[in-house]
Amino acid sequence: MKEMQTKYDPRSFEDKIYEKWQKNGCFEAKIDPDKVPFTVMMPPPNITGQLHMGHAMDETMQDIVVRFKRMQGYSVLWQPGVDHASLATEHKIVEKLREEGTTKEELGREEFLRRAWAWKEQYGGRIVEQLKKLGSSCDWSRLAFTMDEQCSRAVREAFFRLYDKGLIYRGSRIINWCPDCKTALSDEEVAYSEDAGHFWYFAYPVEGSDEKIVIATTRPETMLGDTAVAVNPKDARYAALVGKTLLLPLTDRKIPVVADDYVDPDFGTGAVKITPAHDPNDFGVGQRHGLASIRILNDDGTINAEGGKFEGLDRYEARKRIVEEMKALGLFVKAESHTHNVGHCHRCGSTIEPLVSKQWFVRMAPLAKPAIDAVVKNKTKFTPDRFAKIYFNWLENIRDWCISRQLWWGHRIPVWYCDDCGAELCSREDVTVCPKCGSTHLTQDEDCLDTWFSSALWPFSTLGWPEETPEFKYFYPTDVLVTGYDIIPFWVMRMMFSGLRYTGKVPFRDVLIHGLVRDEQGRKMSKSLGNGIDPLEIIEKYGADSLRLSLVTGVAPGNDTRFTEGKVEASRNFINKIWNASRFVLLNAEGTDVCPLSQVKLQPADRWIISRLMATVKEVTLALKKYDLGIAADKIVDFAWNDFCDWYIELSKPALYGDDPVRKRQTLGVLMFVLENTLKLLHPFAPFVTEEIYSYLPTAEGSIMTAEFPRYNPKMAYRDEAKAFEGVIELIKAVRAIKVSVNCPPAKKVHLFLVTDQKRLVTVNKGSILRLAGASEVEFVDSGLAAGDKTVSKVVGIAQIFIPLGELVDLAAERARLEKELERVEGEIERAGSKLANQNFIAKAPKKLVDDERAKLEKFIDMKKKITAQLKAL
RNA sequence: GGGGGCAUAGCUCAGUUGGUUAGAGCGCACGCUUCACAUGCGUGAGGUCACAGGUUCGAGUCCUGUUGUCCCCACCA
Repeated sequence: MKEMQTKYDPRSFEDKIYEKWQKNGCFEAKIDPDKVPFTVMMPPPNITGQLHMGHAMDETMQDIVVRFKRMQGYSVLWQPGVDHASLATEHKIVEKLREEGTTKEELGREEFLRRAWAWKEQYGGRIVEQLKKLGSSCDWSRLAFTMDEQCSRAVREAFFRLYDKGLIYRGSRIINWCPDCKTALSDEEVAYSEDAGHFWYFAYPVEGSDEKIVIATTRPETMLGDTAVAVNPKDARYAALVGKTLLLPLTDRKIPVVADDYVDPDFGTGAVKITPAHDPNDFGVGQRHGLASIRILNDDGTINAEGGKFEGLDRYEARKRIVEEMKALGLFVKAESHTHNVGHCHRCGSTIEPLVSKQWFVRMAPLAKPAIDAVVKNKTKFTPDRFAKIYFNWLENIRDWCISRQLWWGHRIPVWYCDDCGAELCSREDVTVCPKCGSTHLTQDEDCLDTWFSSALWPFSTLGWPEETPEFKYFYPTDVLVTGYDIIPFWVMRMMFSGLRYTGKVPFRDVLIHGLVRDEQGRKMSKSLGNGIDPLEIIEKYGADSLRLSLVTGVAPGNDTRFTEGKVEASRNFINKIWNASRFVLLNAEGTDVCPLSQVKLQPADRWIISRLMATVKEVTLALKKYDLGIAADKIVDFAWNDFCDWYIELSKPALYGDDPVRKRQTLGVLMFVLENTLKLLHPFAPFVTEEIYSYLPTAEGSIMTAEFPRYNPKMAYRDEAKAFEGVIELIKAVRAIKVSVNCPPAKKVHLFLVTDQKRLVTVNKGSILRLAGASEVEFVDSGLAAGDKTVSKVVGIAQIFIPLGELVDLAAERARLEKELERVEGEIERAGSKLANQNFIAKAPKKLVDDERAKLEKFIDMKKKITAQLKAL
C-alpha cells in the first residue's frame, strides 16, 4: 500500500487528479435510458473574461450540485460554453486596432471579423483553462460557443419565428445610444448613477412680443433639437402663451408653446423645452402634438448639421459654447447645481444619449405573459423564492427589447433588403434572389444582434435545437440554473420566455440564485477599485478545495458574502484535518486485516459514531436537495471535525493501541467505514482532496466521483444507544472541566468516584474514559463520602462524579461553584415547571414536547437533589 | 415613486415548515511538545436575537408599525 504524504499539499495532486478525471471521461454525459437525466447549463463566461470570485462561487455551486447528483446515480450533463460577448469583445479588438493605428472601418467588415476570430482562437480559451483549476466537472467534450454553427442556426431560427409572427419589428424609436461604442443598447444595459450636474435656465423669446418664457435644462445642447415648449394645461401662469410661437435662440426655428399633462407645474419653471429626438418623455409629447423630431447628434456624440454653427463639436463642448452664447444674447437666466440620474453604458461607462434611431425590437408583452405564468404555476421555481418577485417585477414592467447593435462581432441580423423593389426579407437561409421581383441585388442588414439574444437560447441551442436531437430529447428541459441575482433581467428572464416560446417548455425547473462576492469591507469587487482577489492566486496558495469550501460555508442562498482570506484559511485547516485523520486511520490499518463493518461486533462508541454519520447523511442529503449548500457544508464539517476527529478517533485509540487484535481489526473497520463515507459526503465540496485520499483506501475502488453517495440506512440509526453514549461524552467533558477549574495539571491523572446506575456503559468505555478524561481509575461507589472530604463534584446525566483532589481543592471555591450550578438548575426547574403548569401548553402542544418537558423537569429535580446533597457534604 | 434585502456574540455570518438551555468560524482568556494534525488539543468568557405592538400554549422565526442600512427598478425637463 502506498503511503500518504505527511503534509497536505494540494499543489502536488490537484492538477494530476483533474487530468486523470478528464482522461477517464469522468465528466462525459451519456444518454442512458436506464438513468434519470440531470442537466445543468453553465452560464457561459465571456471570451474576454478572466476568472473572478463571482465565477468561482457560481462554478463551485454548480459543481457541488452536479457531483452530488452524479454520485446519486443520475446521468449528468453539465454543459459548458463561452459567450462571444459581442460588445465587450468588439470593444477589445477596436482598442487593439487603435494601438496598431487603424480602425475597424479601415479594415472593413470581413478583415475585422477575421481578426476577431483569430483573437478568439488565441485568447478565448483562457477562461476555460481557469475553470478547470477549480475542479469543474463539466463535459468539456461538448464545449459550446454562442457563435458556433449550432448556436448560430438556432439564432436564425428563433429570429425567423418571431419575425414571422410579427413579434420582431423594425422602427424608429428612442433608444439608448452609447457614443463611444457607437451602438444602441437595451434598457438593461444602461446603468444609472447620481451625477453632479447643472440646471441651466434659459429664456426663449415669444414671437411678436417682448415676453419671454423661461425653461430649465440639464442638457443645454439639446435645445438645438427643440421643437416646442410645453406647459401644464392647468397652469394659469402660462395659459395665455399656449398656442403662441417662440423664437428658438441660436437657430432660425420657430416653435410652438403646447399644453400637456406631462408637465409638472411645480418643478423648475413649469415650462419644459421639448426635444422629441433626444428624450423619451419628449418623444411622447412630440407624438401627441405632432411635433417634428430633430436629431442633432451624430453617432459619435458630436453635433450634426442640424446644429448649424455648432456642427462638429463634441456634445460637451457644444454645451459650453451654447451657454456662452446664450449669455451673450442676454437669454441666460441662471445656473444651479443639480445632481440627477445619468445613464451610463454598461460596458464602457460613457454617458448614454437617448436618441431616435431605426432599430430592431422584440415585442415583449406577448412573450412576458407565459414567462410570468410559468413561475406562478411553479413550473419553474426560484430558490430562494423571493427572487420570483424580482422576476415578476421585471417582466410586468418590461418594454420592448432593442436587439440590434451597430457592431460586427456577433450574429448578423438575418434580414435582407432588395435594392430594386425595396422588399424586406427575413430568412433562415441567406437570401440571394428577391422572391418578390427576382432581383439579385440584395443587401443584408448591417447590424448584429444583442449578445443576450443568443444567450437566451443557450439551454436548448447547445442541445441541437431546432433539431430534435437525442440530446435535446434526453437532457431538455434542464434541471437547475445557477446564477447571480444581477443576471435575472439579462438572462434568466430571457431564457424563460425564449424556452417557452420555442420549445413550449420551461428551460429549467429550478433557478438557484446566489449573491455577489464582496471584498472584506463589503464593497463590490471591481476592476476600477482594484479590490478584486484573483481566485487563481488563492488556489495556488491554499488549493482549490479550500477556496471552494470557503465560498459556500456560512453563506445563505441568495445572500451576498464577503470574501476574506481568513475564511479560506479556516477551510484549509479543516481539509488539513481531514488529511491527517485519514493518515491516522491508514497508518494504523497498515499491515492489519481490516474487519468489514458487517462483521464488526459494534461497541457503544461505534454505534454512536455510526449513528452520527447516518444523521449527517440524512441532513446533508436533504440540504443538498434543497440547494442549502451552506448548511450541507456546515453539517459535514461539524461531523467530520467534532464527532469523528475529536471524539471517535480519540475513543478508538485504546483499542488501536491495546493488545486485543480482534478489537483492533474491528475498530479499524469502523474507522474505515466512517472515513470512507465522510470522504464521499465531502467530495462534492472538496473533490480533489477526497479523490486523493480515496485512492489510498484499501476498501475503495475506482474514482470517488463515480462512487455512490452515502445513503441513510435506518438500521444504522441506533438512536437510543447513541443517546446513551452521549452520557459518556458528557461525563468525560465534565471531568475535564473540573480539572481545569481547579487548575489541576492535565498530565495529572485523577481517581474518579462515580455514583451511577449505568455501570455497564461506563465499564465498557472505561479505557476511553480514562484516556480522554485524564483519569487513573474509575471506581463505583454508593455515595460521595467514599471519595473523602477534599473532593470536587459534579452531576451529569449518567452519574454523580466525585474527584478527590487534595490540596488543589479550595472548599470555598467548590461551594461557590456548586451553588452556581444549583442556581442554574433551579432556573431550569422554574422554567420547565411553569411551562408544565400552563394548562394550554399541556392541552395544545404536541404530546412529545410535553413528555420531553416532563422528563427534563424530572432530570433537573434529580440534579437539584444531588447537588444539594453535595453541598451539604461539604 | 415602486420593489427587495439586511439588522443575532468583539468581527464575519448560520439558524431549514414557530417547539430542548439561540449556534459556527475568526478573535479573546487560561492551560497543553497527549505517539494523525500547533493548519493542532482541552476548558472557558461573551448575546435584552434593532425598537414597539400583535397573533400563539409557545416568536430570533409569523403579522403590523418605527428606526437604521444596503441594493434593484422608475424618474421632473
